[in-house]
Amino acid sequence: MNKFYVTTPIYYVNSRPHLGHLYTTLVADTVINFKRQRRFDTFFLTGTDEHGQNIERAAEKAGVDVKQHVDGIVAEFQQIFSEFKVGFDHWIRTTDDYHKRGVSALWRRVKKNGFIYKGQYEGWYCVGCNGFLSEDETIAGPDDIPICKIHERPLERLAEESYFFKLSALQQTLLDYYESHPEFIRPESRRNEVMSFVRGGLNDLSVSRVSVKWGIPVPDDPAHTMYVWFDALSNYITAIGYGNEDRGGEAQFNKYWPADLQLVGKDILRFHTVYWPAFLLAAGLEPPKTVYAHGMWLSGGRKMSKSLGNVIDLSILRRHFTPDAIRYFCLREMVFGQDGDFTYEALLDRVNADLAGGLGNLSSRTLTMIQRYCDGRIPAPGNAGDDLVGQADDVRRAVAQALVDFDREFNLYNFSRAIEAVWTAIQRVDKFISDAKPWDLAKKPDLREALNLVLHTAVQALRHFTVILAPVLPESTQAIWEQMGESGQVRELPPAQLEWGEIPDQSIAEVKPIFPRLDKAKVMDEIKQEEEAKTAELAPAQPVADAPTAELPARMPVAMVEEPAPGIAYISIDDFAKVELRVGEIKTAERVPKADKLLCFTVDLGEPAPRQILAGIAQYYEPEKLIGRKVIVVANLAPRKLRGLESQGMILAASVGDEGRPVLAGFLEDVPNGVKLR
RNA sequence: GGCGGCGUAGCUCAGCUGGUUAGAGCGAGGGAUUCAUAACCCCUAGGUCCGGCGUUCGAGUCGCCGCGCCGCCA
Repeated sequence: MNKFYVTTPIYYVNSRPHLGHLYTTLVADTVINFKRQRRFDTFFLTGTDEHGQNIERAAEKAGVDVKQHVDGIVAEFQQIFSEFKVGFDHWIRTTDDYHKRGVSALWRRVKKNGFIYKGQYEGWYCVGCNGFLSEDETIAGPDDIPICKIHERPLERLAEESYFFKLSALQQTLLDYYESHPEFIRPESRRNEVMSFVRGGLNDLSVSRVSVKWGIPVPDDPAHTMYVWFDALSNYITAIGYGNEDRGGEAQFNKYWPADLQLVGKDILRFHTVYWPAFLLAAGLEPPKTVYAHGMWLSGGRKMSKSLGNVIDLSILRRHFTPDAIRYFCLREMVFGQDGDFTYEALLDRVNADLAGGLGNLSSRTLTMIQRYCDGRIPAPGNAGDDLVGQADDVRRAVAQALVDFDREFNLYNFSRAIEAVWTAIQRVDKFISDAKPWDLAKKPDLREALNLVLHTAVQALRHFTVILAPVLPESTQAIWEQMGESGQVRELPPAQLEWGEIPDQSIAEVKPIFPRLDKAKVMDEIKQEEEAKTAELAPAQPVADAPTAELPARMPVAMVEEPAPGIAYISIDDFAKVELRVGEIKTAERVPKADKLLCFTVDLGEPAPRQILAGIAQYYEPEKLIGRKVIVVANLAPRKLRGLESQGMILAASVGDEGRPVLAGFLEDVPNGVKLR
């Protein structure tokens, strides 16, 4: 029996589940449905990556035990995925004991093979973080000394003892592997990128830290903790028994490895196509067959970011759309491998045009006619005239073609094309029905045979579509299946076993719309309101949080949607000139009742009357100590009501760390009130 | 700065190794119909195929240059 092993990245528990996580997981689940339906022995792995300094710190901040902290987030992920009917076979956590044993075994083997050695790691060290920082955790500072994004202080050049992985020795091995395995990295464009990266030369990789504690200790040298990627990537083999018996041991491992498909976001492609195969080859193991880098969902053509307010909210999504609709959209709208645009409008259009108007309507009209003209019993094909028989044959061929095309494209992971192929056939059936006009045939008893042929053909086609689409629309195809009077699970019926022969003389069940048409304007209105309500909740933090928040980049960015990376979106000097910044002096300051973050100030901007300005800094500043302080105010910001109080400007503050701790901006010299900044 | 990709109808995109009047879906407009979820079916896009030069009997389709966008790397 053929096997198929698919993995998603394990999700880093430093963020709540979002669309990106959901997307990858839905794709994996759909692929697994497809393979399972075709009788592959499947295994679907997903899970969470729970080690690293970020996690340790977040737990500390929350004042809870680290394991307890991550347990909460893991539960949230599992909850979301279960709402979307994701049927993974195993959920791995890097904190699981068997995983630790497996990773240790892998480490030992790599070391035994001579690919790990001890050396000195030299890097930029942040005292505040108590650790070395990678380049994306720093910003450029004066004299080429980088600055920690979190603590905003210059880093120190330090060295510590570290284990190294001999990546440099594997450069040619990797290139040869890419060359001889064109399917290893997909899509093609990513393969080229990786190859050119590797051709550029590889350095040995530091794979342990003495400064990090929350992780897996290095075998025989517990002062060291394994590099997070060594730990995390190994999950794909420990979960199926590598180096441990809990997960089935060697037998299970030999059965499923190498993985057939490892889905990753393009942001973590290099880890999966350079480091990962290198670790495996060093251990004498085979790399996965395919690592597929998918794109990111944009929103309105731009990256989703909290500061742009264009993040697709999973709770809003769930409230208005079924899991099937969302899954369908994810696979149909995005060309797999490219970025896609996720908007509520587009989703509504897809639901209405494709699902309601296409598959749903076909099902509805076909079954209703059988109900009405045939007493609810599916008719055997009648002996009709040549012309009609010819057309019915055309339909049969179109449906057969759809199945062939769907399978071919799906096997290439061209999900949108695969789905399109089915809709081409759906249109063909719709046209067949419209041309044959069964409602006219039903009026003439002598055309009974023709009527039967038309309805039989239509329902045959519908039956095929239902089976073909079962992986993509698991719940709704089952509903159609049952309306057709079928029993059992449609997702378990291999399409190859479908025969266009006679359908057993069976009665259909009650006909109900499968995909109710959505009122676009109404739903959009509701969504807008919900989004506004959501932003209002966050409003108290707005006055200080509007400055571009440098979201703490995950040390292990196993995340699919790009978080609000600051990016460089240049503005012109004219754009800047629109912002009127002035020096102000805080005259009064008090807490706002019932708002634990908000302070209400009156600020003298050198104007006839002081302004009332609110800022969400109450958790970090004592109001009375701020009186008399000079601050920088955005003077021409549109007034805005917060907790019933009008804020006539915004006080600038730095937003530090991932919790956005505000630090007021000010001057070292004395400056008169009202002076403009430029 | 280096390497790679892209720029085709209002929108999203097909157009393989160059060859008849450049295509699809969505949206919009018109028509037909009533089995169906105002659904379905039919008709309608006169688009400098980013611009320029070139190769060729013939170029979205190849080459060079320019402009614009994007990705990877530095």
